[in-house]
Amino acid sequence: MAPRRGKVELRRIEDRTSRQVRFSKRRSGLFKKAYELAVLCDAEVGLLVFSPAGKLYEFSSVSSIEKTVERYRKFSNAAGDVNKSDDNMQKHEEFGHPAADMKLQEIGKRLRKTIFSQLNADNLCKLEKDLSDALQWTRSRKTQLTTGSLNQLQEEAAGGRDKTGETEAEERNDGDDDDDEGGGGRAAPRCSSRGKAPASIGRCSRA
Amino acid sequence: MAPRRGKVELRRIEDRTSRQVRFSKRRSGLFKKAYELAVLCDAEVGLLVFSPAGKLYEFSSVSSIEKTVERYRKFSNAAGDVNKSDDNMQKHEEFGHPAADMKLQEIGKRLRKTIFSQLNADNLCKLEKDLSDALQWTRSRKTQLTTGSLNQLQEEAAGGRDKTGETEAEERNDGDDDDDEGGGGRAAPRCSSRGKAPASIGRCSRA
DNA sequence: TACTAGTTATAAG
DNA sequence: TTTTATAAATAGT
Repeated sequence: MAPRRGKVELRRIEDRTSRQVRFSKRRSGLFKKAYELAVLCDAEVGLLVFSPAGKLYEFSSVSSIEKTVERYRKFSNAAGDVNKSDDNMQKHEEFGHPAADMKLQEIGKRLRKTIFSQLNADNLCKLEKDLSDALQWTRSRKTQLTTGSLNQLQEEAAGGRDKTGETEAEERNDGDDDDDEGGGGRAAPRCSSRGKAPASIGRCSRA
Repeated sequence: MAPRRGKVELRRIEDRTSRQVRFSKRRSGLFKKAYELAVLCDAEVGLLVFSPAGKLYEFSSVSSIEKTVERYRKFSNAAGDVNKSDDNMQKHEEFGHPAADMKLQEIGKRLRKTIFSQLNADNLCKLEKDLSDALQWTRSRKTQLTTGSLNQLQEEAAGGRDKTGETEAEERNDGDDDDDEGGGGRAAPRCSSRGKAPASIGRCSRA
């Protein structure tokens, strides 16, 4: 047996079969955790999961997930969309957008990791690319905000797709089981967002 | 220390303090799991959590959780809501309700407008600067590495190392960082830049 | 926040 | 599906 030879690498599993299996297992685990959180802590939890093949899986601690969604909307509206409501959250690198926030956190962690552990070519290259991507995204948004071209942002948000690398060799799929490719588009997070028109976005002290 | 004297009892934690603490921890864990599922299995995940106090925590692997909700509704309508929620998961009678009322109600722009919140000028500027700095640093190091001044780099790294015996002989660490999560369920997958690890530092696929 | 030590979650078989 | 060794999550300090 050679279970878990190392830490789980947080990146898309290339092997189709393996990805399917892991999806099933992790989905089960996730749902269980959601359930436990709801019961143990008396919380309201709503969870929606679409497999790569497009199958839907849902969990709700209340009558219907729609209920939670409604509450979410009311909450968002009421709180003036600043429903962060996170007391413990560090507002430092807070960006207000899931994808963007994540990017930042990841970058920060990776940077630290790179500094303190290994400075190899691979790490540096990846880091550079991510930074470059993030920078580009940031500047793009800044420009768009300044221009006030919110429409474009909304369009992007609606159908932002990525250029698929030439490497992705999709295999034929019989589609009989759980998940698989072929479903919707991938979840390559294209940071997109629309926001309140900022007061002004001049130039920042650039490095 | 008497950690976990027994198995976790699946029932509401009576002690407020304890419940609150566990909520924070488990919420973090749940969000992390959700994130991992999205990245590893290329799934679309939307998660909403309301603490007993009524605070909202959300996670979305895509631009907005609203997107997932919409997809959920369309899916339900189309497929006749015959989507099983939890297969492998043990059925908990009182929880895990499949969708019931699917009425493509007005999910119009008004609702979607409040999703993205703090995308303001200040945040963008700060972000841009941080990214720019990081990029500059990264490229600088890359150049030095290429030049062959490895010794210096390693000395630097060693000097700034943290005393937290992390001793993690990570062999091929890409972007597998995690943890953190101060409490704001905010995370999103990053663009999976699959591709063979660049052997040389020469060129990274730049954005 | 960080640590410790039983408990869980899981990647491979 | 069940087993197993190892990685993770996490309850209580």
